[in-house]
Amino acid sequence: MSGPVTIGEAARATGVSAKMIRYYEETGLLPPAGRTESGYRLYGDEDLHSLRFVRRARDLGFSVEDIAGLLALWHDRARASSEVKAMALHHVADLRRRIAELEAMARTLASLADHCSGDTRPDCPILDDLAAGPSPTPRRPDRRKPSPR
Amino acid sequence: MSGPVTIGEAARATGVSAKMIRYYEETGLLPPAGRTESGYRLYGDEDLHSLRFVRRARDLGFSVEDIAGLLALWHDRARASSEVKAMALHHVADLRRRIAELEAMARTLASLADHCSGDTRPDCPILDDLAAGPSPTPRRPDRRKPSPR
DNA sequence: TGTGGGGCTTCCCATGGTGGGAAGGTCAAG
DNA sequence: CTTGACCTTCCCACCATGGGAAGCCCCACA
Repeated sequence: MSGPVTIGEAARATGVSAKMIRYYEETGLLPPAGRTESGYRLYGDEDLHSLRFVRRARDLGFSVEDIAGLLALWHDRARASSEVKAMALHHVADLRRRIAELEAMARTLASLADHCSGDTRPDCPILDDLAAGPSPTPRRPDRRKPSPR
Repeated sequence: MSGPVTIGEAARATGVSAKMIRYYEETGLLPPAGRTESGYRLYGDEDLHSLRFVRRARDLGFSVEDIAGLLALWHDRARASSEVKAMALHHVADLRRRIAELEAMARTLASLADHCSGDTRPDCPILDDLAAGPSPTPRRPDRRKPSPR
């Protein structure tokens, strides 16, 4: 039951760096912290709670902007859970989309690497593909000949 | 057939924006383009080829820094394909790591949303979790079809 | 030959989160 | 009172990208 703590202790206690705590305050995600007479920021239990909330939401990949919305809902005791659920599901969809993109890259690249001997010879389908463009899609009408210049 | 083209045409032809073409030149990824007497940049076939190479590598998620390495290997006729393959596989590993992170987020969030009624009541396990922090035991939401409930 | 519009140049600014670091004030222990 | 750990603000950097302003340049058309 210690009283309010300084920013460093708040950082240690919540896993949010002091830099980021100030940043969140500056950008309005969190309300301005209280101050000592000499200007030190002070954080009470509720502030620490908020910081942990933000930390957790960041860990789940929410943008700071989205977290502002989540915080508002968190503080609104009359909120409808459907709103929160909608945000969560929207974010899940977003994550899945990004995952699909990365997976497409990884698949393509792994397949290219699979066809690459990986020895001391210079032949390399990976570079060939990079130079020629995507293989699955028929490459664009190449008006030029692969001129040996 | 057609001689060197201006930056706008190069952009259209390669899918790399004029902005980015200048940026790549500025940062040394690509050599300075030729210029007309009045200062316009000019791009020949080989330059366009390089631009497409960069574009393709970006599409596969390589960082600009990595692409510098790939370009160097591309231009080195004596390169060993093992070097290229190593870079590719390293990048694949990186992609897989990021995918795993995003998947963990999506899984957690989807499971939270699954337990949320999503109606007009304010009760919401999603916010509860955000407020309370990660579940103490990293419980594995079963990956199979959720049992009918 | 003049003019209009579109393309080119450079330069600066912003994004999103995060870290680094300098210059200077504050606090507590010795 | 000194020392060292902490705090403050302010500026800079990252990465890759886009926006936009101010000012040339080039071409086609009248």
